[in-house]
Amino acid sequence: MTSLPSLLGDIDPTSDRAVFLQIADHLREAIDRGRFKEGEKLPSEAELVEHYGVSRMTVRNSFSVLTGEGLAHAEHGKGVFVRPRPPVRRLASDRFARRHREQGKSAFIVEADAAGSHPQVDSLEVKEEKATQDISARLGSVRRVLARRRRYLLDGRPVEFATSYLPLDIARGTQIAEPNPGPGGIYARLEELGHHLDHFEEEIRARMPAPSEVRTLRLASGVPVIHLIRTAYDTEGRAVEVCDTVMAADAYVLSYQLPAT
Amino acid sequence: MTSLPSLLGDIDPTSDRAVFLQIADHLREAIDRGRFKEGEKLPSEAELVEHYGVSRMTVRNSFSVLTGEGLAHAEHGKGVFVRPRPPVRRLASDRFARRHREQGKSAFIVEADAAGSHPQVDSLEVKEEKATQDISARLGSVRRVLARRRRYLLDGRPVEFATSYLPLDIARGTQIAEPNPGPGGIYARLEELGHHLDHFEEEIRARMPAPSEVRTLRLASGVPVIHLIRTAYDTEGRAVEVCDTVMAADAYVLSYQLPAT
DNA sequence: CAGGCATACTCGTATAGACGAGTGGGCAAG
DNA sequence: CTTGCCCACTCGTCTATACGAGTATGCCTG
Repeated sequence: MTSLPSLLGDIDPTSDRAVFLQIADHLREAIDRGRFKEGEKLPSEAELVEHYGVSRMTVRNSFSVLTGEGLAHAEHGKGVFVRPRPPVRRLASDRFARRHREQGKSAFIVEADAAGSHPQVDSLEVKEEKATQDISARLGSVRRVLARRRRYLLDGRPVEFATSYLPLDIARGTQIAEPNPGPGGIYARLEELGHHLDHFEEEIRARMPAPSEVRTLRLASGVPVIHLIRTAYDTEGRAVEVCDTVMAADAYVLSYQLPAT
Repeated sequence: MTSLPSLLGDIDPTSDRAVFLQIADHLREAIDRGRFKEGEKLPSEAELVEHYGVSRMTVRNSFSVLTGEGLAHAEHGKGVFVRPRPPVRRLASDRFARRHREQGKSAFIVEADAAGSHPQVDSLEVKEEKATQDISARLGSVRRVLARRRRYLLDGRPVEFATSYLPLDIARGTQIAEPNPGPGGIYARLEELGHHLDHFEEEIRARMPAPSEVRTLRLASGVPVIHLIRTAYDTEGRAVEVCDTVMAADAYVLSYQLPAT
């Protein structure tokens, strides 16, 4: 193995940059230059303590900078590793186009199969509940809604958690209220019920996850979430569904095609 | 002031949840419930040390959890404060529609003025440079490009940093290569030059910022960035511009309108 | 040979103390 | 009254130490 000094350099005691930041800089630069590759183990705390001649807390402070940036992650009992960039799922803006609903399976399953990954959908929950203020506003002042919650996994890793909200007068008693909405998903059912879809509106935010989201998506530290809220409108201009989706940001690229007119 | 005990409760020594996480939980819950409002000062480290009977590093550890989540931020010499949610800028998917180019001022300025904020654009840089591999691939194997860099500020706060790349054979010697591209921006110039725009493609990612981005956008810790890469295509299917934009995620909501067909 | 245990190495949590530096209020000198 | 200094309070950085808990390896025992 290459010696640490040649990989990492030394602390500059004259610099007014904090020691732990200098160490973080060294490590970050080494990672950026490929001296440490994805998934590879970084020097242990003890090794860095000896190399730099600082206390262990200082080294840990440096690591916490890197993990906060999403560059590294610690594994108890093993070491600190360069965080590998997971394969990303591309969400195209035409993923809800009518032609895609013809196929029996859901878009998520079809696409993942095509990409050679193993898709799963779990923690189905379908129930009626009180609409939050936000959902109510988006759906046009409804009081109670049907909520369909599900979590999507790719090769065993949770990547997305989504909840669809539908007005009760549309969904109650239909197949939409069943755990399995049938081929083409709920959008196909909505159209069969006479709610012809006209357009979608998607709102996108990015933020750090709440603790519950960290658990549900098993997020590593330093990984933000993409929060997408999609509202589906029928040809009469009525909002017929709101879908609230939280995605692990390191697993997604969203892609939109827009006319220039 | 309400006493700390009533606001925050106590450590559960039988729990196997780490003490600093329990303290973080207490503070987070108090913030969520509105016991501490936006911009308000949290109890000082010393106060929490006394209240919980733990060491200062443990309290600091708790704070670092909250700042990592983007819920709080520390100000040296003053205290730790609940991070206020800044006003967000809404980017509509039709913001580059032809009709918006008629007006003289740039979209950013017009929109910000309308929202009552004070917009600024700075650090103009326009120069020819070698295309990165990625940019070259997106523009169709060009070697050198014209790069237009600028930073956008709202009420003095940097919120966005953008670079437009254009093939030299299109941009060289035109007003596009000037610092001020004129009314309607470079898209208006491209159309005047005969490159009629057909559609845009936008790719969206979210991630934690690199250190240089933290500096450029003066990002608080716990704030991710939205990385948007837009490619503009003309009616002949040629990519005529790639715009690479990094936005402070807490300042933006992206909004897209999609046909359901 | 197989299973289990000891051990060494890893990171996780917590303590106690020291000094530095930014902030703001009050007091004293001009 | 104004200026300037001091001080108290704040967070920032760093050291040194201790113990706990997860992991991997190799040896020892049965």
